Amino acid sequence: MELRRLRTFVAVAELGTVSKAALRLRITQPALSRQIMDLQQELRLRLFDRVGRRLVLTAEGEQFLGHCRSVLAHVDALGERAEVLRRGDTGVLKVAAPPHTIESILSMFLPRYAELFPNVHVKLNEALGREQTAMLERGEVHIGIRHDQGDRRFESRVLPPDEVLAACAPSLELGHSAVIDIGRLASYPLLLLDQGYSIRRLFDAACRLTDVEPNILLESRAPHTLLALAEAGQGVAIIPSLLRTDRYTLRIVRVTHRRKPIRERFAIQWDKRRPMPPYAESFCEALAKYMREVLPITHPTESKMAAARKRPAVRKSRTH
Amino acid sequence: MELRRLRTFVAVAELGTVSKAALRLRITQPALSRQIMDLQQELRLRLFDRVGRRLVLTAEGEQFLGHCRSVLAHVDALGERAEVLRRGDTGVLKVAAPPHTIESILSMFLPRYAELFPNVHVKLNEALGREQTAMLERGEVHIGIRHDQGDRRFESRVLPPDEVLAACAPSLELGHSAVIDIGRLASYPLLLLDQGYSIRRLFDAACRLTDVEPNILLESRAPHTLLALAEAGQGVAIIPSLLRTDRYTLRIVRVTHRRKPIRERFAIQWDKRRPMPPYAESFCEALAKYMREVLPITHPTESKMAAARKRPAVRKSRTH
DNA sequence: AGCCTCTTATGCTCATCAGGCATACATTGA
DNA sequence: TCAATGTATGCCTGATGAGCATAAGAGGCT
Repeated sequence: MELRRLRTFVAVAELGTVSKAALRLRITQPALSRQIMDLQQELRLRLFDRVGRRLVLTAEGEQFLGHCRSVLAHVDALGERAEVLRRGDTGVLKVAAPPHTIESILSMFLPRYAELFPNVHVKLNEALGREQTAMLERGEVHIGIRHDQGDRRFESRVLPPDEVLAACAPSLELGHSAVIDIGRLASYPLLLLDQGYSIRRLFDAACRLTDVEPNILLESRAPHTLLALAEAGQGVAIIPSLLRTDRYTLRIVRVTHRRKPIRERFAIQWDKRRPMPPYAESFCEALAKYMREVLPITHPTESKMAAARKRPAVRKSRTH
Repeated sequence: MELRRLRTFVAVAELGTVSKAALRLRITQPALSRQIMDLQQELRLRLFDRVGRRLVLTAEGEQFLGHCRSVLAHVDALGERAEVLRRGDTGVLKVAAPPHTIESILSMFLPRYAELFPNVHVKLNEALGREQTAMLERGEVHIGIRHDQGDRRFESRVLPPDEVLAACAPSLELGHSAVIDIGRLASYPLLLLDQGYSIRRLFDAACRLTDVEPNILLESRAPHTLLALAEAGQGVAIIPSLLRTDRYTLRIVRVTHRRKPIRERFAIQWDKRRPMPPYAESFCEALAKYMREVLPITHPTESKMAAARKRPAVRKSRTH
């Protein structure tokens, strides 16, 4: 079933004679005659009756003409689709991100982005660490929002860094400073995220460096479990600053190692071998801008009120 | 935009490598490689990224894949359509018929036919005489229901004959027989159909043969006008026996010439040069059968009651 | 009827192009 | 580093489709 033949058929049916169709299609009449014959043979269906010196459609031909027109319209539309895809402002963008990032950042960011780029359809995948790496490598997602661990397989776009915070009930005695050194945490029962979270691995690494043996009360995949327990005074939750804590009443302190905050680079990454779709560029741009505006989501408590005055919408909103 | 390329693209996208697609499509890998390259060049769009030894779809490629699948499905459906058309029990049948035939015959026949052949879609065209001939020749209709005038351009399928009747108010003095000779009609004011109706031309011819000069009160295209006037006692309507008169109170007599009814062959005709679609055969068959059952629609009055007892459904129905 | 015009059908030739083959090149895993 | 797997490319060939020339069919006009 060749499109050329179908187009020829349509032209002949419309113009009533092979000769006129030949003029329109800019090829010779014998070529067209043969195409029509071939098509009829292929379909095993008479499409035309010879009436005097004209060809008129048989009943079947008339039906078939309709179908042909529709198919050709679809094919032509294909060209236009390619045109649209080439422009690069339309498409599906598959994004992998850790659950808490989706909650704290993307839930607010996506509606804003959708307004700017209504033709980009973002598809989210919850994925962390190695699992996310695998998805990027298998090509299941276009970009991943993740801690940048210097993996050479990935191209990066830097985002504002994440850092390690400790959260506990206000009643808990944890010193009065906005910071706590990692060594001093050893004495508290700790509420940790599981090893899938790179903030956890970062914390573990810092513990090893300081030669601290942490007292682990709970290891969980669910950050909210930690927050709820911490609020209930059950221990100190070690969390990333990207986690939203505004629904809980907690005292937040920055965890330091040798007086410096424990930070990790945060980035959008993608497989080096797979260039991002063009519209992904705008996504990166917009997300970086947004994060610079709103980060850190969670501040050490002392600066909390000041920050709240600056960014009330993000800190107090309960709409998402 | 060649279908072969699209199919190749879909196969490669599905199987992940050109080599596997080559196995499935039974052509060599270099040929496929080239097809993919050509397609990308034609669309000016990267469809795949090389990732190690595999090809993975770009975001655009993924979008395009969806469109391709849909187009190919449509194309394949085209083959199935041809298959259905080849079977010959499905299609559109365009029929031309005189208005009164549509009213008296087809209005009852079509629902019945539609039950037998639900996949044949009948399209009616009201057309008479020369106009109908022109439609048949131009190929605008497949078959015409008409008086058979021996035209060599048409193939015929004979239907029960039509005949000339006279209709008048029961009060009018028109003799007591079920027949009236054409000569005796000259003295009455006549209500005639116009020259477009072949029954009118038949009547005129009979008049000339008998050397009768008819007294024409009205010449109309609308049979019902004649019937209404006749019922009101304004004259004698000359009508074909195919006309329904059951909504009027009329005395009906057969018009004769030399004691013989004035009849005309009635037939389904079609352009010799255009073979009928296969399903038209069944239409002819069914229509002929139906007409043998119900004709004549209008009988001379004397036999009316007897006939009514035989075919009450057709004669008394007012549902159409 | 005969001629002219318009149109389609067919035989032949030629050019184009797609596919096959051989092979180079790239990636991956042992 | 080698074997295995896969892709790209150069070259060749054969199938196919288009053009040309022409025959043949149909309609219209004188």
